[in-house]
Parts: sequence; structure tokens; C-alpha cells
Amino acid sequence: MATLRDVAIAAGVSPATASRALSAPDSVSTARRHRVIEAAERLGYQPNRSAQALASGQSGHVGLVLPDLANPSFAAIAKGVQAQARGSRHSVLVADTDEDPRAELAIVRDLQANVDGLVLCSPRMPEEQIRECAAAGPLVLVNREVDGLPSVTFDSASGVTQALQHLRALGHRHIAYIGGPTSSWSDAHRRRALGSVDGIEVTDVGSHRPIHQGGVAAADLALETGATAFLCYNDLIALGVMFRLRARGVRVPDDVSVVGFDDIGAASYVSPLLTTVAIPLTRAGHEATTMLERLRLDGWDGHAVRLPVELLVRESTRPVPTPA
Amino acid sequence: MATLRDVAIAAGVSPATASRALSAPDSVSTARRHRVIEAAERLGYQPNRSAQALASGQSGHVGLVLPDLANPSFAAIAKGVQAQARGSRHSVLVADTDEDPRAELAIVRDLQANVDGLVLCSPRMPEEQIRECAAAGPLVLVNREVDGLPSVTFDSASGVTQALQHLRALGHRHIAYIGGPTSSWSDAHRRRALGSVDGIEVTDVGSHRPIHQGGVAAADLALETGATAFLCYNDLIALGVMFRLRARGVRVPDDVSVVGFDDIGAASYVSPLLTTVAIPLTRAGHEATTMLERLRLDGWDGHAVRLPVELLVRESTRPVPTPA
DNA sequence: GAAACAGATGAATGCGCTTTCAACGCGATG
DNA sequence: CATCGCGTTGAAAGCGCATTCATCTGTTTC
Repeated sequence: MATLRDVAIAAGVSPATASRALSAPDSVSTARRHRVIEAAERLGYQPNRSAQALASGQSGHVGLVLPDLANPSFAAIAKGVQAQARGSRHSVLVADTDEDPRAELAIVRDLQANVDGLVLCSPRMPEEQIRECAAAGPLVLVNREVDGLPSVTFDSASGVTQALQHLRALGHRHIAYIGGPTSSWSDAHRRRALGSVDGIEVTDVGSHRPIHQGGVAAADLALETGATAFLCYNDLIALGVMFRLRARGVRVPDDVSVVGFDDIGAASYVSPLLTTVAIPLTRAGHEATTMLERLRLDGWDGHAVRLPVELLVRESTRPVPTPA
Repeated sequence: MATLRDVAIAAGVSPATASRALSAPDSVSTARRHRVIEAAERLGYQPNRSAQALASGQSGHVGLVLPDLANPSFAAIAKGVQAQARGSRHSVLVADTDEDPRAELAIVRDLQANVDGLVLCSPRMPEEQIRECAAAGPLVLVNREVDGLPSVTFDSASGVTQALQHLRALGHRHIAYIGGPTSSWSDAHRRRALGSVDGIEVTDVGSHRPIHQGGVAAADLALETGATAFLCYNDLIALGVMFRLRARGVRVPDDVSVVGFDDIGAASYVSPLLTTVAIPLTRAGHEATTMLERLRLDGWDGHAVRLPVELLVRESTRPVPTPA
């Protein structure tokens, strides 16, 4: 493997000049720069990132911590981070915490010691711990807000309001909210908006695991409330709910309407197509990474980014059935 | 940030001993080892990976290259790689090529220069280029086989056979195969098994994009063949097919049966539940990473891993309708 | 024409760690 | 009792690069 020294010798310059020619082209005369670049290509030179990192104090890596790579929502965020990081010549070190909050802190610490910045997607880590991490290095939160820390979140309160208004316009007056994990920031955030629309009563059906199975379990509870429409913490739950409703012979949307959150791919594969609040996850990955870079260069400007969400009305909601 | 030197001083030993106490505990006396470990914890010491990498020649990173992080199949592989890598104290550097074959080579090269090994998931990179990459460093292929290179693949030929036999047992005699990208290794591999079951005629409906939309487009073509069952390259396509069939008033499985490949989550969210060939993607990630480690230590034993697949019979297949 | 200067260059230093290598102390061996 | 050998230790070298600093060249200014 060719080193910078080899390139320098081949180009007939000193290692210092070779280094500059490749990383600060303007500070080298045109002729030498070309010689160096040509030599580098000829030798197939690939810079040793570890050496660069050690010498410059910049690892060239961005860390990404998330609960579950296989969850389509987090995967979408990862994709966004990845794309944006490559744009700024950074690689992404990804760590899946496997929904294990205990391992999380150790993972974050280890990662943080070896990256230029961290994108942290941890719905459940205690605020205090997050603050601790933020003190240890540049950090941007995704889908979670902590006072005084940079974050990219979604205006899901508005999403809840949009969904509620949509349902009210369809004549629904009693709605069941099928929540996600209590410890999750975004669930708390959404719950707060539950009372934002007049003329609608919302019954809270409690906390459920944010996966298909969680929805299956929640469906019966929601049905018991007598609500004519169900608002779900996320699409996976909504899909689980619809699955169970079908099994019980309850028709969607004829008998009850269902609204999800996230707009994962499957929402447009199922029948009926799921009405859901679309969340720009990939864009959040972009924004977070961009923010991280600014953070490192200029420090934080105190602004948190809150991305707009949009209700996508599809087939799983319709006017409340008129009593026979 | 505390360095190893700080720890050594705090423990009253030389840096060399401190280093050994932490990375080769057996070569240090018990008493000193404890002193070092205690000091390291007290100071919150985190090793600098770049320095370790530079000094030891081992980056501690595993590279993972895949076409699309947001694709649930690849995400599952990523999860497997990630979990296994953590087990062997490695971090994962992930690169999403965004289905862009041109960028791919550059990405792989850059990554390969800075990791201990690479898991490459590239259905379409030309064999010749793959060989080139393999020469540049430890490399394990996933879902793709190249002569003389270590790989983890799936026995999808058996999957095709299982599906075909299942369908024949149900009375189907004419089946349409809705293929994936021609350039994809696994599509070629599956196509080869299409003739493996006697008494069944298979019509090839051509290549389609391995996403929902691809299936939507393919459905009409498949219908035109008059086949009573459709075997699809993957679940996304199968879901797209079912979506389009429903729109055209064709009932699944009453009028036609549909079989997918992969068993992505959505396959068990939709109705009818999709009969599909389950592929152990996460396990493939595990295996590939394990293999990579052995590869680095002992060299390649010449064996490629081929993981078994399993037909999951659910609701989208049923006996061929008897003509009225 | 001399002095001041800006730009380009190379020698040398050090980032934090691992890993030789030589030195040391100890019990075992002859 | 001298010798060997093993287990433990520290000094020192060096991994590949960025970067500082002094040097040198060629240009501008008075």
C-alpha cells in the first residue's frame, strides 16, 4: 500500500508538500500539485484515515446511534445521515443498540471518543444521560428534544391536530389513541396535542410496543372504547390494529377509521391504503448531519430544527357510519 | 480526554505496561493489572482508536457496502453484520451506494483502505471488479457468488423448487415468473431452478425493478400469460402484484396464487398473508462477519456458506380454481 | 538599489498507541 | 554455587500523516 511518502518521492517533492497538494491544493504551485496528484493516482494512493485522524485530531467519521436498524423508520434516518455525510467526506459509523437502553450509554461513549460528531436517535435514554453525552462532544438529537441541545424533530403535534381535524370533519366525535412506549419522547409529545381539537373526545388506550404485534394486542382494547376512529402511535401499530380488526370481522374503514404515523412503505402496500401522517425521516437524517457539521465549525446557534409533517389521506379513514 | 500515558502515570507504571494491562491482560502481573484498570476507570479513559489503528495496523472497523439502507432486506443484513461485529469488538462503517454502480467502486476502494475487512453486498458489480476488490483486502460477498471468493448466499434454487412443488401440489400447471433485475446474481440463480420441477410450465415475464412499483407494472404482464400462479423475485414485487391485481378485480388467492421471496415484515401485515420463501438475512449478516474474522486470522478455507431457505405457506396460495 | 514582504517549500515534530528489544529478577537446574 | 531460562517490565522506535517553523525564492515598495 502506497503511503504519502511514496507519493512524495515519486513526485520529487517533500512529504509536506505532497500532503498539502492533496488536502490544501491552493497552497501549492500548480506544477507541483499536478505532479503530486498524478503520482498519487499512478500509485493508487489511498490516504490512511487513521493516520490523518491521529495527526489532525479529526476522525473523518460521523457516529450514528439508533435503536434498531431493521426498523424501517430508523433505516430511513440512517439513509439520510449516510448520504449527507458522504457529501462532506465523512464515513458513518453506525451502532444499533438493539433497543437495549443499558448497553446504549457504553456504546455512545465508545463511539463518541472516536468520531467527529454523533447523531443520536434514542427515544428513551434519560435526559440527564443525554446531557452528559452532549458535554463529551458534538451531538445532534433526532426525533427528540432536550432543552439546550441541538435537535431535529418533527412537528408531530401538528400531525396529531391534522389527523384529529380530518377525523372530526368526517364526523368522528370519539377517538381512541393507541400510544407507543411511555418512555418515548415523541409519544409524550403527541399525547400533549390530543386535546388540541374541540368537539372531539379522545380516549387513551395506553402504551404499546411500537411494532406490528403491539397493534394486534391494542386493537381489542381500542374497540372496547366504542371509538369510531383509532389514531395510532406509528404505522406498524396501525397495521397490527388493522390486521386484528380484520380477523375480528371489523371492517376498515367501513366500521372504524384508522390513522397511522410515519408513512412507512408498507402503508401503501396494504389494503385499505393507510391514512397516515408522513414524517420526513430521511430528510431528518440530512438535517441532523448538516447541523452537526455547522455545530463543529461555528458552534450551536441555539436553533432546533422542527420539520413539518403532512397528513396523507388515503383509504383507511371515511365518514363515521350513521347508526342504522 | 485522558490518554494511555495519563493512565500509566496514575497507576505508576510505564505506558507499555498500561497498554498490555488493557489489551493483553495475561502478560501483566495481577497487582499491576488491577492498578491500571482501576486508574483507567477513574480517569474515564477511552482508547483512541485512530492511534490504536495506526500503531497496530488494525482499524477495528468492518466495512459494509450495500445498495440501499432503506430497503428492508438490506437493512436486515446490516443489522446482522452490526450485531456480530460488536461481538468481536469491531465497529461498522456502512456505505449506502444508493443503487449507483458507478459510485460503487470508488466507495469500496476508499472504504477498503481503512477497514479490517469488508462485507460486500452488491448484486450488480461486474465480477471482474469484485475480484479486483477481493485482491485489495479481506472481503466476503453476501447474496452473491464469485468463483474463488468467500461468500454467504442463500439456497434460493431450493426455494424456487419448494415453491414450485407447493404450487404443483395445489394443482397449478402454468406459472409465471416475475423476475428481478437481469444483472442481479440472485435473479440469475433463481431463474436456473425454474425448470427443476416436472409437470409445470413456467413463463418468464421478464425483468422488473425489485420494488413495489415494479410489481404493479408486472402484474398485467403476468395476467396476460394465463398462468394460475405467480412466482415473484421478491416480496416487494409480490406486494405490488397483489396491489395491482386487487385494483383489477382479480382475487388472490381465489383467482391466482402469488408467492414472494424474502419474507419481509410487510409480508405478514398484508391480506392475504403472503406465501413466501423466507431468507435468513440477518443470519447472513452474522455469518458473513464471522467468516470475515476467520478470513483475517486463518485465511480462507475455500468454503462458501450457503444458507437454507424455507417456504412459508400462508394465505396467498391455494388450489387452482376448477373451471366452472 | 536595498529593504520589506508574500508565497512556496522542506525539515522536523508529535498525535496516542502497539510492539519490539534489552534488562531485570527470580526459581529451577546442573 | 554458577548457569540457564522464564515471566515481567520499561525504554524506545515507529505507524502515516498534518502542521509548525524556519528557510528560501521572487516580487514589490520606497
